[in-house]
Formats: sequence, C-alpha cells, structure tokens
Amino acid sequence: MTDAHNHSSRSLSQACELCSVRHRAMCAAVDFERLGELEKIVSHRQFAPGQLIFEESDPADYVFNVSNGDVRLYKLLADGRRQITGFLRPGDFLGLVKQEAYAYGAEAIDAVELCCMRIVDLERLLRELPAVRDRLLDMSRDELAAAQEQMLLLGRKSAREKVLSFLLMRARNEHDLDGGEAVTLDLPMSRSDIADYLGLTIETVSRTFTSLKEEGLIDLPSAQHVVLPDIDAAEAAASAD
Amino acid sequence: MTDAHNHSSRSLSQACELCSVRHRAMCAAVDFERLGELEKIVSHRQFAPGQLIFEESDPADYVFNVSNGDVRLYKLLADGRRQITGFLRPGDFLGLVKQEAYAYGAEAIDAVELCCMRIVDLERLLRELPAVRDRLLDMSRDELAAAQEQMLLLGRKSAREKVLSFLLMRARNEHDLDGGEAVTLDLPMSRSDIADYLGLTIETVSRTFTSLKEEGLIDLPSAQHVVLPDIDAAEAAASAD
DNA sequence: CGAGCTGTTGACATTGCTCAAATTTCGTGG
DNA sequence: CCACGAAATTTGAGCAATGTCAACAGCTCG
Repeated sequence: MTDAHNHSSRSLSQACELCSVRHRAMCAAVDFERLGELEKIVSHRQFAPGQLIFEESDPADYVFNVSNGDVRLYKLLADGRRQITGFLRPGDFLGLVKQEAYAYGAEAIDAVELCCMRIVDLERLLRELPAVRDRLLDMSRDELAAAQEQMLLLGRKSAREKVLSFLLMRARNEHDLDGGEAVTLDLPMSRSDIADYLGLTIETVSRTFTSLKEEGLIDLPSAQHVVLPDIDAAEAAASAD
Repeated sequence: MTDAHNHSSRSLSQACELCSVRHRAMCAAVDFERLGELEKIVSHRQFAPGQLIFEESDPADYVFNVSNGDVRLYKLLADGRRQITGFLRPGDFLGLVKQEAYAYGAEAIDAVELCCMRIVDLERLLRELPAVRDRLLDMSRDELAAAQEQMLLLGRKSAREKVLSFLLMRARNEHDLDGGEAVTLDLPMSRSDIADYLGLTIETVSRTFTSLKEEGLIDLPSAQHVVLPDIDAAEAAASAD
C-alpha cells in the first residue's frame, strides 16, 4: 500500500480553460461555462521519471488525467514478471475502477503531470453532467478496443510483427500518416518497457530493432528515436489485420 | 459483409420479466415497472452451433445480450491467424462500439439465443434511463479489467500457467469455490477455440491437458469435461498474481 | 459400418529465452 | 572539459518451450 500521490509530488493549480489536452480528455464533455465546477474539484501533481503513481493493491480514491508526460500501466505476477497493459499520453485517463482498489499499477515514464480528482467528486460530477458519463463510456469502449487489438498482438503475432505493429501504432498516434513520407518517432520508454508491453524479452526487442534496421525498414539515430522511412512497407510487414 | 442476424435465426418473443439472466445483464438497471419499454424494443434470435453472429467488418446496427448458450468473440489477421478475445455466457453483452462497424467477430459456440436491440433504440433508452448508462459503464470497466488480465496471461504466462488460469477462471465463473471440494467444468468450446484464446496451438493445449492429468492436478472424464480435484493446488500452479 | 471430424501423440524444427559479455550512453564529480 | 562509474543497450552462444508436420485414435452421424 503506497501513498505515492501524497508525497514528492508538487500540487499546482491551473485553469482548465487553458488546458492543452482538454479536447482529448474526459473534460471535453464539460461545457465551457461549467469549467469552473471542474476546476473546484481537480488538483495537479507532478511525478519524477520512474516514480510510482499508484500500485495495483492501492485503495482507489482518485482518478487521473494525464496533463503532461508519458505513463505506463502494468500488472505483475507474484514472481515479478510484468505485463505493461498500456502507455498513456497527455489527455488519457487512468484509475477508474468499480472496486475499492486499482486494477493495475501506474508509473511515470518521464516527467509527468497529472490532473487529479477524487472518485467521490467524479461521481457527483457524473450525476450533474450526464455528458461526462457518455464521454467516459466512449473512452472506455476505445480502451477496450485497444485492449482487444493488443490481445491479438500478444497471442498471435511474431516478435517482428509485434515490434512493427508497436512502431506503427505510435506513428499513427503522433502523426496523421499522410502516406509516403518518413516519420520520426520518439520512444520515451526503455527497451524493458517495450519488451514487457509486447510480451518479449529486452534482448529480442533489441535484436528485432537491429534486424529491421538491417532490412532498411527502420533507422535508429539513437536508442530512443526511430525513423520509419516507408510506412507502407512497414504496414505490409506488420501483418496488418 | 454478412447478414447473419437476418437469416436462419428464428425470432422469438419472451417477457423480460421472466428472463433468467436479467440480473446479470444490462437490463438489471431497468426498473421492474419499466420493463415494458424494454420489451418493446428487443427481439430474440437463435443461432446454431458454429453459426456466425456478425463479423468484424459488419455494420454495427444491433447490440446483443446473450440469453442462452456460449459465444466466442475473435479478431483475425489477414492470413487467418485468430485470437479469441473472450467467451461469453448468458447475461453478457456484445456489439457495442462507437464506430459504425463491429470491432470483432462473434460466433455461436453451441445453441445460442440472443436478445437483440437496435443501437438507435439503445441510445434512446440511455437518454431515458440514465441508470442503464451507469450499468453499461460498469460492465465495460469489468470487460476492460478482464482484458488486462488476459494480456498478462498472453504476454507473460507459460503454456501450463495459461491452461490452469483458464480452467480456474471458468471454475470461478461457474461455482462459488467454497474451497477444498472438487469442481467439474463443462467446456463447450473446442481445443481450437481454447488454443486461440490462450495464444497456443491445439497440440500444445492437448499436451498440457494430458500432462496436468498425469500430475493429478486435473482429471479428464471426456474431452469437454474437466475435474479440478484440488482448487488450491491448481491456484498455486497457475502463478496467481 | 464407414466417413469425417475432433482430439491425442510422436518426431523434429524453430522461435524466442537465458546467461554472459561487450559496448554505448549518460549523469556526476573532479 | 574530461574521467569515471552505473545503467541501458546490443551482441553472442546455447538451449528450452512451443510450433509444425504427420500419423493415429476415438467419437458422431449418416
């Protein structure tokens, strides 16, 4: 039982109307005139790279929206094996559960700022603003569709297909993928995170990157930067469904 | 593009108030006095074993509740590799998506009866009965938690752990698992379905069943019946998280 | 009784893992 | 700015778990 969201994380206040990710977040369903109600119940906290946000057994008092930075969600087995169930970026939502404990752990990958709300306050907000509930349902259905896609990846794709699918997914998230032109990706997470997300070992991830580079499907200017010179060729090799 | 829910499936009418799975389904959120409104917009359809309910590319006009029987949900890769993302039982919900096409395919495993509702009618119902929206959000969060648990299984468990986890999950669903006593499971799905659910081949599933039987952790009176004589021993071997 | 399907078993191949070491990167302090 | 040490990444060699291909067995339904 940790208390991570109460220590070594500074509390900030910020106007919701200035929030750069409001349109992507749950808050998009709150009318502009009612942002004041939202501001009254949210607070902001910062987390250092690697810092625990909450773990699976923690009592679930708060829900969070990512304002800045990247977060990893994970589940652990008793012997320490880890499965990362998702990487979150600004605008994404975490912490909503029906039960009294979180269903997964969460850690900051880089410097992270979260917008926090007590679950009891969220529930009151949901009663007052039904549109927010719609929004949460939509976001949950999107999460579920992503989870099903990830099950397909984990259960049925080869290491090469997993890595390519991962890169293409990140490429689609960050860019509009007009078509032919090269895309440069920034990977804030470590090889270990990528391995635990794809159900591989770090060695296999590293070897796969190297062999994709040798094939010319990607370029690796540094360990955290990947260039996809030909998206279409990569799509073909990723066993697109 | 199939049209499965319009052919070779008989339409039935049945009173919602007599529905044996109402308490588990979305409909649990509808007041007893307002079941009439529900009955007006639902219809029932039957599917034969193996019959397609809808496939991934189909336009999503309907949502369904399973009244009877078992359903498999799956996603396919272009070359035919399949990942089963879930097995549904009576009371479970399928077909809700934000987009205009289903996010996965669905097939009847055995004789299935579904309670069907047009998505447009569901949306009207949601506006009139906010409690149903709560219920759907809760059900979606449960589905998501199950999906994350399955990602852990697919990405990080061995074949033996996968099979044991699968059996224990079914045991927990069907029984209260008081503790020491033996549990008999009925597996309506084929080895091929189990393999595609666990990210294995049918041969590995079959071999794993055999070796679990040799170890005494399970008994196999027939291919579709599994006895778990000692739940606790099985839990320990399944790498419970 | 035979055909066909599902499940099991066997032999072998292969992907990805384990263990180990080399290399690169990065932060820190001199 | 450079040197050092720690951590992350890459590379290598061997191996184990699981997949592939093939044969066989058992059951169901005509």
